[in-house]
Amino acid sequence: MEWQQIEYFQKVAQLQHMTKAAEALAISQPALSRSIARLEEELGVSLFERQGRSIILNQYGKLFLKHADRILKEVEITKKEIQSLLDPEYGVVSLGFLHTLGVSIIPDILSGFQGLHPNTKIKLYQNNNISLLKQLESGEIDLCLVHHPLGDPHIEWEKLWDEELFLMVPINHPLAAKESVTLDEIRNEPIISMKPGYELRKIADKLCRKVNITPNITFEGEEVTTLAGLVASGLGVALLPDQKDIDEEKVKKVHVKWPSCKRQIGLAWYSERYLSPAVRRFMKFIFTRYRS
DNA sequence: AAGGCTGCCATGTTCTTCTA
DNA sequence: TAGAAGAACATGGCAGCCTT
Repeated sequence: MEWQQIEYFQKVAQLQHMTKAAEALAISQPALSRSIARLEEELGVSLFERQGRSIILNQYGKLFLKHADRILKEVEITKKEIQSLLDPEYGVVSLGFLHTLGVSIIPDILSGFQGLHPNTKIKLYQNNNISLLKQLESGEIDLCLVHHPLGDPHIEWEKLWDEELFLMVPINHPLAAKESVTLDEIRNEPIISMKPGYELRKIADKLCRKVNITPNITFEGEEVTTLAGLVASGLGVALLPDQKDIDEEKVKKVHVKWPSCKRQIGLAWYSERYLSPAVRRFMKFIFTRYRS
């Protein structure tokens, strides 16, 4: 069954006149007659009652018309939806970002972009680095703000800014009185860290190796907020990015003057996937505004 | 005379086979 | 293996026939 046959049938059914329908469709009457005959042959039933010159829709034709109308309408709606997705002004951007960015940079990005393009819809997905990269690979999200996605040749990544990592200590801890510390000062401290595999854990381990200390990890977690909560309870110290929901009455963030404790945040996208005009415009906005 | 159907033909597309 | 050639099939137009 051809798409065209359904359109032809709909026109004949609407006009119930083969010649007029052929004129409306800009084809010859015999061509239309044959097309309808082929459709009827495929369905195994006549769709029209032929009474002399007149062709009248029968019960099968009425049923088929009901579905044909729906099919054609659905296709029209789909075409419009696709067009709206392709239109940068009305498109959708699915953006993933790390938990730690949720209260800092994301509101700024949203207000900045939506101020310029109010009709572009932005869907937000908050997750950890590994999960975000999986979502990017599956096509669930178009872009994500993450650390460097090491090892995946299909993922493009461009650095935007450095995010400082602070030594988070309980408010009554001796180091809390200091404005800055060196990392080797936590040599004998119980350390609260992300679970192995997380990017923050890899960075923390690397920094510890750099200052020749073996971290005494007492607790492991998956969320920065959770780790900060454990610090607040006096269970240890942690190397974490700043986050607005950290309780400053119980946790003091201390600048690490040596070694430089930073992690790189960048924009990632899947290189082999089609990026809609709205997504490309969002990328341009991000790079223009946030690339350091 | 008007309108639908059928035979024949032209054209375009797809699939298969052959050849370099 | 890629490109060319031919076969098969689908579609649509013209002319003519049949029915009303």
